[in-house]
Amino acid sequence: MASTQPRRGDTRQRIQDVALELFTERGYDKTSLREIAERLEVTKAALYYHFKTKEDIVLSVVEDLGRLLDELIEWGQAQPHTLETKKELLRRYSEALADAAPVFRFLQENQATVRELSIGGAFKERLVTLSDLLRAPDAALTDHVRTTAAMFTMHVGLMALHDVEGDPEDKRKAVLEVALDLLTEAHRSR
Amino acid sequence: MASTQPRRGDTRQRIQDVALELFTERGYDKTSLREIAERLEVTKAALYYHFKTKEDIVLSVVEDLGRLLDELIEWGQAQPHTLETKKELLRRYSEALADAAPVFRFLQENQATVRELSIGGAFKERLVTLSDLLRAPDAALTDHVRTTAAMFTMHVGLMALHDVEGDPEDKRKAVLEVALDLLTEAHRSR
Amino acid sequence: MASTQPRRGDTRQRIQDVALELFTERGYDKTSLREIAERLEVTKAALYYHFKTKEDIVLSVVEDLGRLLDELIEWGQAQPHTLETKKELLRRYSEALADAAPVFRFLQENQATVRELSIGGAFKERLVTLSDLLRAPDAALTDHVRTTAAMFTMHVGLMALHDVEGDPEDKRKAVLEVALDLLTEAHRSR
Amino acid sequence: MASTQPRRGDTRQRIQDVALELFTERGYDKTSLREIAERLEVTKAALYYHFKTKEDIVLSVVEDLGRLLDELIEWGQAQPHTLETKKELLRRYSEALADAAPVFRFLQENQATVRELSIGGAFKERLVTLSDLLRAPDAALTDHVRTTAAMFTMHVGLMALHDVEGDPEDKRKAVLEVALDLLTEAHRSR
DNA sequence: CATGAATGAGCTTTCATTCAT
DNA sequence: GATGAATGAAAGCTCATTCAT
Repeated sequence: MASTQPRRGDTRQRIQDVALELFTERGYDKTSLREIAERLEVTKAALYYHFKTKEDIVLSVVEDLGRLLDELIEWGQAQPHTLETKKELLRRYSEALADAAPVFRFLQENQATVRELSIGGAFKERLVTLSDLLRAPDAALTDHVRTTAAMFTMHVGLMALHDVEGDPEDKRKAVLEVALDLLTEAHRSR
Repeated sequence: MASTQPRRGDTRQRIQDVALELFTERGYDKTSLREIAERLEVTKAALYYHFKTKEDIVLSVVEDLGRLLDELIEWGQAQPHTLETKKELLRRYSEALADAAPVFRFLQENQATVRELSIGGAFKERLVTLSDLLRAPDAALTDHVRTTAAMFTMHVGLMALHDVEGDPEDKRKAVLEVALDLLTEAHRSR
Repeated sequence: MASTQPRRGDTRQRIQDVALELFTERGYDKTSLREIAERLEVTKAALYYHFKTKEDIVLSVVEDLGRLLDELIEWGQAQPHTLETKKELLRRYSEALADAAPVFRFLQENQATVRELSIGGAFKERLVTLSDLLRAPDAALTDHVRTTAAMFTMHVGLMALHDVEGDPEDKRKAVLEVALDLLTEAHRSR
Repeated sequence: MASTQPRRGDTRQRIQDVALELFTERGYDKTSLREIAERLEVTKAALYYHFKTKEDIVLSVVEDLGRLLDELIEWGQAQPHTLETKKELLRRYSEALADAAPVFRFLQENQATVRELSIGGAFKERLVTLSDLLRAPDAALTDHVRTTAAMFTMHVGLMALHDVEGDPEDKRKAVLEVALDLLTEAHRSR
């Protein structure tokens, strides 16, 4: 149980953790497998025992967030398209983001790169679908902006407010409140 | 004067244009100087005649937007900190973004990479400064979020609404309207 | 075990050998890693598996001679500063040079380059220290020249007499004799 | 006559001076024409107005010393092969070296490189010829070493004693004295 | 007497990947 | 569950050189 001993069994997980950290910090392309291996004190070849390619590492890391979003979309589509549903969607999205914050940051900061990967469009599409669920199909352009802003405000909460002082949970709630306001406002003008 | 003839005198400009396009599309790191050179039908060495390094190309491309933001900040700081000033700040920011849209997209999509470059903090700092100008120093957390959202909504307008149908200028105005609403709302609760 | 089979385990050594040979023959700067790799029938990347940089190769090659000289200096400093000690110093230096002749030739013929490398001063300094050990601190200028000449005559023996006919060991002894004469002469006038 | 004005007419000479300085200091290969041009505040293309190639610059710089040596050899061959002639040869050689010291240093420190250039063997040959003139054809090996050492001691004077304190002219004379001693000694055992 | 613009060849270095052990 | 040794491809960059102006 000594933490200085070579852990065993968890190497796969440790690779994912270190990779995500480095990919976010220094960029996916700028991060070489050599760096990841060195930081873990294993050889590059060891990485290849656990993952088929570099891209595979990133896929595995991003997979959970993908599933989360899919579930959210599925849920949203199954509900009646009321304001209350939409509010609940935002609430759930907020929680999902909070949970998967590091992965989300990575995606945000490596958009150009990620687009070329096979995950590619997948995430963008999901965000569009999600955003569509918040909006009436016949919404005016301004309201379109409002619902979109509602969603993206939450990303901003993750990024721009990251180095603002204050309890993360407080910040999350403040962000959610503003997002809900935007959503409500978009609905009022119906 | 035929456009298929080797243009002269404009090579530097053409490098910047093609580079920005490729950097945005495929990512800064994934875009090699070979690709840029090939697309311009010159040799790599020609790029190095006009720019000292790859990073230099990106710096030169991003420079104008930097100046624009600095001017905006300077202006904002010279004005009385009234609601009207802040609204005008948003209006001007909106126009600046519209003008420099391609550069801005590049920065947005290559954040991780850009952070490592020497432009690095420069842009983030400017956005923070700008955002500070929109906010009362004693603003509640929710209002902090609102002013921040006001600014970032405009980025979203650039990105997420890019492939929504409609006249760009209409979209810009709709986005600006929502941003102004957020700003006003943040002020009401003073 | 056939010598035309790809040897294994000795690649590092083979790189050093070929590198030293080419560096001496055609100059460090003029010798590209491609040439070294080709002559070894491996890829350039293989060189980088064994050495971190081109400079590293040269450092590793030169290291042994450095140690030899350090030991010699240490020994010299531990002895009484008598004529006999100095003579023995020359004798030992002569042997060291004979052993490390190829490395020494390389250093001699690439002085300007080596100076810029990180070995830089190291060797020059050692020769100066060694030369100081041969000399009385209050020696007249002429005697200063004589002891210096004693040392450098040995280098000449290595270089200028290289293509003079005769048994190498005979030549070494003749050179040593002249050097010892110079040393003795320098002492007489004390 | 103001020294800050762009001198004219002497550009060729200035190129040679700067080139020799840089070639000696940082090595011929490591010194690029760009560096030379920059230091002279002209363009690379300007160098090509004055010299056909990089090698040409070095040839032009080294030419004078070559002629000097040729004259010395010619003179030596025309004299009777007496000890006095040989002594005078050394004296004249000493002066030639003192005059052409910078060029000589360059050759000394860039041997490997120079060998590949078209000057190549020329200088080595001349030194061998010169050295032969100092020696009786039937000299014993030890005396062969002594005459060779006599010559090379003078190079050492240029190099190793360069950063020893003292008047250069005094040093030159001390070196010459030792060299003459070596020569005389070589003759005595005839 | 010189420059501005460009090229072709080559350099050192790094990377993702492979595979026998 | 991993390593040691290597590869093929490509990257960013520099250099000597050319030539129209």
